[in-house]
Amino acid sequence: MILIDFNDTILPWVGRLNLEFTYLSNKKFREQNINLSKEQWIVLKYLYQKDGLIQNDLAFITSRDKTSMTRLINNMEKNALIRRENCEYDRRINLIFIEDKGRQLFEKTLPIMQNLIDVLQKGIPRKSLEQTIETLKTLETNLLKYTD
Amino acid sequence: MILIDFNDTILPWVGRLNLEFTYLSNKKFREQNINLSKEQWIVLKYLYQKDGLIQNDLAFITSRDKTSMTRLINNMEKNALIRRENCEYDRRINLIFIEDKGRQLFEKTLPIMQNLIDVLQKGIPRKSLEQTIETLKTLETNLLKYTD
DNA sequence: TAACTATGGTTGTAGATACAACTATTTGGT
DNA sequence: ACCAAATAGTTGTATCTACAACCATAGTTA
Repeated sequence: MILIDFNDTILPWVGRLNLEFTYLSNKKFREQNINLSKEQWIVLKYLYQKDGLIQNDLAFITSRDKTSMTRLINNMEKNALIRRENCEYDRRINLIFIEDKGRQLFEKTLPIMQNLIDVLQKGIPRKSLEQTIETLKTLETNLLKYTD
Repeated sequence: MILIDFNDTILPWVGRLNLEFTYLSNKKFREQNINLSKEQWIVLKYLYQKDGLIQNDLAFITSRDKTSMTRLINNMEKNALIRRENCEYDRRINLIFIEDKGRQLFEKTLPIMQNLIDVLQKGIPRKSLEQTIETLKTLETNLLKYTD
């Protein structure tokens, strides 16, 4: 049985890089006694930019299952970073709002994340970054097209 | 507070792509009544290429915590895909061997994974793929250097 | 209007991940 | 030879993820 070398494909790099970055960001937060996961940070980022998002939309834009988002939001609500609010015109919908504590935490953690990204992308020419992002976009498009 | 556009960095793409690919590969397996996760498949791949790896080395080469590998191997052993074996010359060590069932399952799933990767990388020039992998390698090097 | 369908969300269950704390074994230094 | 440090692995606990099944509400169609 002939094996292709998976290290010549993009897949394993994406998987490992994701694990390693999750690990590192959680560690950086912990070192400053910040109780926040990378995933929670992403939710804060979206809400900080646009408050009152629909729970399901949050799941969609972060490529998560709605049940994952339910649990993620449970944990964040338990920690008073955000709150659920019933939508008036459609009672099925939860609108998600960022709380002061969440806003402050995001402002505190944003520089940490930016620094992490700077460190990560250090020494990589802007041109290479742009090309890489373009390739990743294409990969995602291919993938989503095939998922249907 | 000024927000950099994180979509201009590589991070969010890696995170989403990882989620989406995990989702897709698990789905493809399930559609063929194959009870195997993407993560278990990776372990099978390594053992298929080189049997009898040390458990801790498996954790390292897959960028996982050793406790994660303990649980991953528990699940795979429960399903008779692999087995633990005590090392003779160092009784702390577990050697991990692939079982016939695991070998057969890997041979059955390899074409599925190869096809998935082909579909994913479709339309992307070889040159772009190579450049992207180079960039991802650099990212990982930067990250691991910073993690210490 | 009634029945069917689609949508938003939760719960049960289970795998994956990892930190903290622990046991067992080996290695190394005195 | 002994004791401290390093190494391999497990367990308790917690978060993240998602499928299956479900409830409630809204939209659509007969």
